[in-house]
Amino acid sequence: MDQTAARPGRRRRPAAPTVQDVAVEAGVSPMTVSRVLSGAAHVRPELRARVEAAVAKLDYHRNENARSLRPGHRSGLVGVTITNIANPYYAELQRGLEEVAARHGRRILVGNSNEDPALERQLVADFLGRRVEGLVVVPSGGPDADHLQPAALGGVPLVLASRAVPGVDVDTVLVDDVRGAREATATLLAEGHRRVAFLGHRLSAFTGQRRLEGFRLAHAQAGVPVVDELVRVGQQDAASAQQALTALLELDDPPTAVFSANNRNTVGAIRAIAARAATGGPPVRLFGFDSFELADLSPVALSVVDHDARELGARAAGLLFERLEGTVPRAPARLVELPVVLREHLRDR
Amino acid sequence: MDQTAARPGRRRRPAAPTVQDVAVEAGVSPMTVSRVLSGAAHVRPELRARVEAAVAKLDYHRNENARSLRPGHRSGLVGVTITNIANPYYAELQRGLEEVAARHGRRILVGNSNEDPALERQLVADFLGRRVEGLVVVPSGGPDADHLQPAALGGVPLVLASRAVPGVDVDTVLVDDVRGAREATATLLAEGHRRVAFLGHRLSAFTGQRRLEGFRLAHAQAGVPVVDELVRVGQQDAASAQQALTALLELDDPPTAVFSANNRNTVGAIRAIAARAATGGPPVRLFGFDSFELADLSPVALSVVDHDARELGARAAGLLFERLEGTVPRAPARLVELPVVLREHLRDR
DNA sequence: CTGTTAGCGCCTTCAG
DNA sequence: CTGAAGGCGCTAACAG
Repeated sequence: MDQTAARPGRRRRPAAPTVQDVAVEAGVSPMTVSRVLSGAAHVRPELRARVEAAVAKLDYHRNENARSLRPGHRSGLVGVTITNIANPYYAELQRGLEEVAARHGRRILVGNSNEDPALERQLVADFLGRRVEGLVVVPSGGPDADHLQPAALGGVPLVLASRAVPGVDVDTVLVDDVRGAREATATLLAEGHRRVAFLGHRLSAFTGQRRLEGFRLAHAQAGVPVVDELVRVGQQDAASAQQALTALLELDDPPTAVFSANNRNTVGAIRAIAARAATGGPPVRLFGFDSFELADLSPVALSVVDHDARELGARAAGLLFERLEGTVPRAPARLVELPVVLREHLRDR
Repeated sequence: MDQTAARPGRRRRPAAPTVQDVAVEAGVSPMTVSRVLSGAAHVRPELRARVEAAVAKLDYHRNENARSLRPGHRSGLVGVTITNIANPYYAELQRGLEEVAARHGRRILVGNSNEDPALERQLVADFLGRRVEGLVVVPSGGPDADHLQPAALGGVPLVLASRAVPGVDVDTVLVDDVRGAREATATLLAEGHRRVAFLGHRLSAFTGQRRLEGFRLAHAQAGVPVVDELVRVGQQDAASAQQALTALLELDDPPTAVFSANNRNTVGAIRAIAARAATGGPPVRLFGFDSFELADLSPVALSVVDHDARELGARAAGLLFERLEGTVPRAPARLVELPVVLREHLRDR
């Protein structure tokens, strides 16, 4: 009915109502309000109704920050740092994470580390300041990782997702990179290819190393030597990958097949191969790690090592909540490696 | 050096250190600690050093929740609800938003509304409880939107992103849907097409309506009647879009061109057209709203109405911070419509 | 330059 | 069944 009842002490923003305000409005004590809000037992129905009416009228929302101050209370927050949310892969990961967190009644605080360890450190510090109950980090992989050490986290559990960090002994969820790369490469070798190129991102990236390892392993097991001049790492985006492969295809003795270690490199490879095919070059066989939408419509024959980013996020959250809910009190750090699936997109044109 | 100095009252988690703890460790009063932490002026260098050492030793992090309790202080949080973060479009949007928020020293709390108005309402309520300073919402578009009304938000500014909500008069950032759809359709009509199909999502989606409006407008301006039997709405995913277009292409008098109103429908359309082409059908011209990676490698000739999701997120955040920082104190609600770019991927095969 | 007091919003503990 | 007191961690305002 009435307009703004001028509460003293307000500046610009009307200042959110407090239990006090609700109590006055309902003509009860703050405690009664609190009890009603906590789904209280033992409150006279009439009072309860009055309180609920007051809450609705004032658009009251319990101050969670104040609440989390009380001993024993939790913030309901999980801190998440991602290296680049614009990468659809990590977007899926976040979704898996958020879903599980929501199911456990938690909210996620998200920050982009942008592959920058300093930023990551800052994000983690900020999250700790906000008293997150746990952390999920896609590590940016700098050399200096003491901000991820359990000691620095004051007992707040951490789960690493997608990449491990050497020397940081915490729960970690990975894709089975080595196996995926090995099987993909083995497939190419079994098809008879003897000059197989490798396209990957910089080796400081954990997954880059593991996938190259799988590549080498497959060669060793097949008794085929790795052609070192065909191994190109350091392409962080599709454009440089395209450039790198284009150069390789112009060699006197070019590769007949390519294993690309990630999404970005696969996209660049497709472009390079499509361009080469347009000029009448011989076909080049491509096998890429990571899938992507429309992979099945690729203009060049393609197989992929597919895996489920959403599942990865969900599992990371799962490990975290096992810690938080005491299901796994102080078990040693666990390592989960998610399976991969080899998929063909050969287009029988 | 020493192990855990057993502080009384701890349960399981060691309980994060407080200013008190730091003060004791440094042999000063809590106030001095507080001053040092606030980049204090007027603290004797020696004390400052002692405090800093204690902070490092204890891995102390200021409790932001307690801090935000003090009058005048802000939470440093912005609440964000997105309808589906796994959609790369919204992932980009989040990135733009997060970037700008970080630049303003704010963190984002992200929730997935999953296109569910009830979930959205719950998220907003939770965010308000955490005393976010502002909200950015990609509205899920249910009928009942009073939880987005300024009155319900208690003065917390809200910016709508990507979609508007009828009756909710707040800052809004949109893509120029009508113009994009109109120009795309006009292009098709100018090329001589007279039977142009429309594929879109359900019309309760705000953008769906606007894009259909543009489609109709172009027809009206060209003096070409819309062929109602070729207008198909309600496809929420690529599979149903493919199915819908396949059916249209089997008509006695099939469309010669298709305008698809979004990403998902375009992907489905590509599949349907590619399949049709494989059976020797006549070529079908395709124009889609939204771009996507590898659009240029589409196996069927394609043009797209491109626009920048990241920019959209950044602009939404920009509007929000203008409110928060008082640059635009209480200006009336503003509407920003971001431009689109028409792009051809015709592949001169 | 440093310390003491008090209170932000909430809820556990204890009285009534 | 309801209310009063006290304290969670922090920092303005006011001594000293």
